[in-house]
Amino acid sequence: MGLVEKLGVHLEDREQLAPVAARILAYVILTGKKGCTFDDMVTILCASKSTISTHLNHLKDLNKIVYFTKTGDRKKYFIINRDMVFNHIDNMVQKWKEERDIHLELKEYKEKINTIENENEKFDLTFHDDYIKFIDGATSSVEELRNKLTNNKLDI
Amino acid sequence: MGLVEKLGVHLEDREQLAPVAARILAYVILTGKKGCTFDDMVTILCASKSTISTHLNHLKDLNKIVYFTKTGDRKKYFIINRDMVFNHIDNMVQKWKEERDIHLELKEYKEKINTIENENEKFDLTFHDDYIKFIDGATSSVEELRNKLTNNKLDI
DNA sequence: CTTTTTGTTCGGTTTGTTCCGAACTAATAA
DNA sequence: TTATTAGTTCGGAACAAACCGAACAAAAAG
Repeated sequence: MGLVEKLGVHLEDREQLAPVAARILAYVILTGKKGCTFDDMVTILCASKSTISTHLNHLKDLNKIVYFTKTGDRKKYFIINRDMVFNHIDNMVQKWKEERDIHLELKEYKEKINTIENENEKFDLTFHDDYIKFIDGATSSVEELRNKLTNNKLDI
Repeated sequence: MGLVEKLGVHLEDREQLAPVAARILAYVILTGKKGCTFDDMVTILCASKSTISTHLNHLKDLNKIVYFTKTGDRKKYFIINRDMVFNHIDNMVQKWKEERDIHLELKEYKEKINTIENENEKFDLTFHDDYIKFIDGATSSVEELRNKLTNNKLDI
């Protein structure tokens, strides 16, 4: 399935995952509610059991996936964690917050340098203010999405 | 300078650079208009000439830095490229655009599957619509920043 | 009790990244 | 001409990441 590969490449970059880990996630997403099993992945993704095992546990640790079981069936059926989108949004907001802090710290440092530097070597600081304004805007915009999704009690 | 290391770690993650490359960029940013030279970096960042040379050229290829020269002085004085911020914003917008396309493609695929799947295994599609709305919102918000920066003909 | 199913764990190979030192070049200075 | 400055290029060492196979474990089935 070409879409698994395409989504895999995207997730590999966006979620910083190893190639096979990203493919697992993509396959789980595209399989949906019926869930997919360990053996499905070994077969379809053409990877060894150890590789699948490791990455599956890793994705479970990262709260990207969860599984359900069926009575009289030892297999685990993996589906994506509904919270994954929220976690993704929260990570995004968290990163922006860190970037905001860096900009504040840089601005503070540059202000200090500016007091001892001669006129034409001074730093310009409006950039940081604008960037912080952008981050605040983007953050509120993404939190609006978050609320909308909470109300829709979404499925993926 | 602790701030070089801190900003370096941040840039290493945000710009996907090798440790020394990120430190070079951080140092160049924090030095500002007066620029910094090849030897400055070798000394201050405690790295070999070859490492500095390689990463410096890489950063130049990525349009992150530029240099100016002084008459009667063979050294190059590196400063960050004013366009770096715009490139960063454009990359951000570009990534969102790609993510938007992926969501459209996923939605299309899921719609096709839904026509042949039984009721309780169907995919929910409202999530993709909401996500696309968010991307459109975030994109316009970041483009507003871009315009504001263009008008301020910023310095870093 | 033996076999099969459903995985996990460990050691090792392959592959890729990051950095360094040594040798080189090209321009200026002495 | 020779020496110095300012950098580049190449080969390889050291480390890290990604994956595999073989051996193992634990539970259910025969």
